[in-house]
Amino acid sequence: MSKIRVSLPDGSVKELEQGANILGLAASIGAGLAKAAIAARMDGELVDLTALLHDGAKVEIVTEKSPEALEIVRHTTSHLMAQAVKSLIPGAKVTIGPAIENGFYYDFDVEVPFSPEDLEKIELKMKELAKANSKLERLVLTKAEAIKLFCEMGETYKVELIEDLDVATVSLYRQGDFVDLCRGPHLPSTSFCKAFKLTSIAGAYWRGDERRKMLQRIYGTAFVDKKELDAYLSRLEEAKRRDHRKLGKELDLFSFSDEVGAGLVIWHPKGAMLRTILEDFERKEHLKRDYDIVLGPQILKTELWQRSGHYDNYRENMYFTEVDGQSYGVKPMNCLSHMMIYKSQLRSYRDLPLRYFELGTVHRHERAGVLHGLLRVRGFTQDDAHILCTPEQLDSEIKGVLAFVSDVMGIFGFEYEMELSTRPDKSIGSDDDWERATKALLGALQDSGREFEINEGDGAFYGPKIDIKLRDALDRKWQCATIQCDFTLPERFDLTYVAADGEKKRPVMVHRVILGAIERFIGVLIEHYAGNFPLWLSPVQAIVVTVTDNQIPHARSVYKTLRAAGVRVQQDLRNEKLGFKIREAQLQKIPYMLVVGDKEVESGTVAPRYRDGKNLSVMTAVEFIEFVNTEADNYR
RNA sequence: GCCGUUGUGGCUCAGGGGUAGAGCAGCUCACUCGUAAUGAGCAGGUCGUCGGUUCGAUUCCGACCAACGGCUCCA
Repeated sequence: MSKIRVSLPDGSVKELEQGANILGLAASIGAGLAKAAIAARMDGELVDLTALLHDGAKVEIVTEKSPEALEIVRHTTSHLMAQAVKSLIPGAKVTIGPAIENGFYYDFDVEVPFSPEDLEKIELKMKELAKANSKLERLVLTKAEAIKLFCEMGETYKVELIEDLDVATVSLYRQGDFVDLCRGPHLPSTSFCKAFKLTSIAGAYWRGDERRKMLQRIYGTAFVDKKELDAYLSRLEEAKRRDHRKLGKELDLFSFSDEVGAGLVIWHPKGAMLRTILEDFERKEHLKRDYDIVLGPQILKTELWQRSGHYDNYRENMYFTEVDGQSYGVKPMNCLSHMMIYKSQLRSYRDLPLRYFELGTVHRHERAGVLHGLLRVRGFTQDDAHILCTPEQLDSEIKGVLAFVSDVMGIFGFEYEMELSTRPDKSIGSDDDWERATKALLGALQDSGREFEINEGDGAFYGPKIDIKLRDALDRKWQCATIQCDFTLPERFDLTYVAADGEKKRPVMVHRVILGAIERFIGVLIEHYAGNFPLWLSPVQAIVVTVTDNQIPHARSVYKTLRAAGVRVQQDLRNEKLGFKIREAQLQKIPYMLVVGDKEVESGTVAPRYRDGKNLSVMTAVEFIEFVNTEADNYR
């Protein structure tokens, strides 16, 4: 019998009998590896342990410690869940069940939606089935055979999936009496699923299309062992403690009210302070970078929205009002006023680029059901700017914006993800325009040296864009900064500039935000810091606390001195024990508590205590002011 | 908009067909106290809204509103 030779990651070559599989290879290396192996990467592709080896194959054994393990574990666990659901509810139809970022899900078509109690039953069943230790067996059928099989089983969704596949054969996996269409690979048997938990139930449209049937989705998570699962679950708990909606209430930053309306934020003093600090920061940073601050009205005539195309494309998201027989639209975007400013005079190429910046408050009627704390609201303020420049200036303008984003995110210590969205099927503008703009965005991204994703065909109909996303405490992505090229508006509003040759030319427009919506940004910011804002952002930077009533005069004078110097300070002069006041200040996450007792009165000082419990050395009010200013100047 | 869950004093939550309870917060009094909760007393709710069933609804049913977890859509 002939031998085959396969190479391993360390460069060594193993000789095996013809017909050997991965498991055999692992066993030939060592019994320990054979036991730990769950799959393999052969010639770059992930495969099952039962996959046959061929001569010259490059093989890497995947164990529970491998980075690929999690996805395989989760995928197999989703099959295990489907098996459990089918055994409990035979009439359920299975659809798709992939591994996702923090776990997996599986969508089912069931007559009666799942209840939370069902979840417990399903999880119990899964444990039972895992214990049964069924082998996951890979079968390869022709398309026709597979369609016939799933038709017989009544799995119509699977039939639809297979029909859409452009292949000759498909693979199926069988575990016990459960068979599912799947590319694989999978764990060798169900007992490898030893750490999982079903987390939630949700509705989800078949194939993500809201015109199609709503299925029932079960989300779950799985890890290679119990320890990691527990660690993940406790991270989840911790994340809930950072939830901006919870902290917003606890720290008295903002609220919502049924009486006011859904998705409309009411900023309380401390939240409004935080917002004001951010807005001041933004004005300063924009002026530094040669932007001009502009301001437009909240409502503009409906005719203008018709001209811009918003009326046709965005009407259902807009609020309208009528006065004296004239219809007005409440602005959902800030661009129109900026257009009007550009058009207010004849522009020369010498004037460009023009950068109009507005902290523009907009209103959008978001569909009920999508609202989410500060992260998705109906009225919000964008740090919006429109850059009007010559086509030649586009490159450097976009680079400038990306550098701006990087600077600002650096100050807040945010990691972010960037995505480039290119021309969709339905679009306007010339090929030339699209190519130039896409190139400019791409070039700037490459130039930034950061990683980015490309979403082909995901751009706006009016131009390509770069989206920058931040994550909330629960790891959900939220778009904040965005840079969008726009070919429509300069056209529709007939914007021109006089070029060097005296000809009138069309400027290019870039629509961009840095923080995005202040509301959303603050929501993410609260979760990022878990409410422990750095000194420069803290709505309350310090609180003067007395030990007894004896220190009230000194405390008042310290408070006045700090206030006069612009420090955001409060005073707690109540007749309460120091420990009680410290606790309250700490729960409010105030950075510095300035303790004033008899000793401090005598020496004319305060004893600053940081919210982590550490004390600074005793200092005078003036020294503390200097300290605060230095910290704040360095964005600490 | 769609699917599911939830909606009880300022907050967190218990209860349940016969018109409601706890802790915290609030108020009053006492204590004058050194780095995460001093003690006692008092007050506070037409149980999200509107209908229906019932002798009787906060509890059961329906609609609506809102929140929460998702889907779709988006800053």
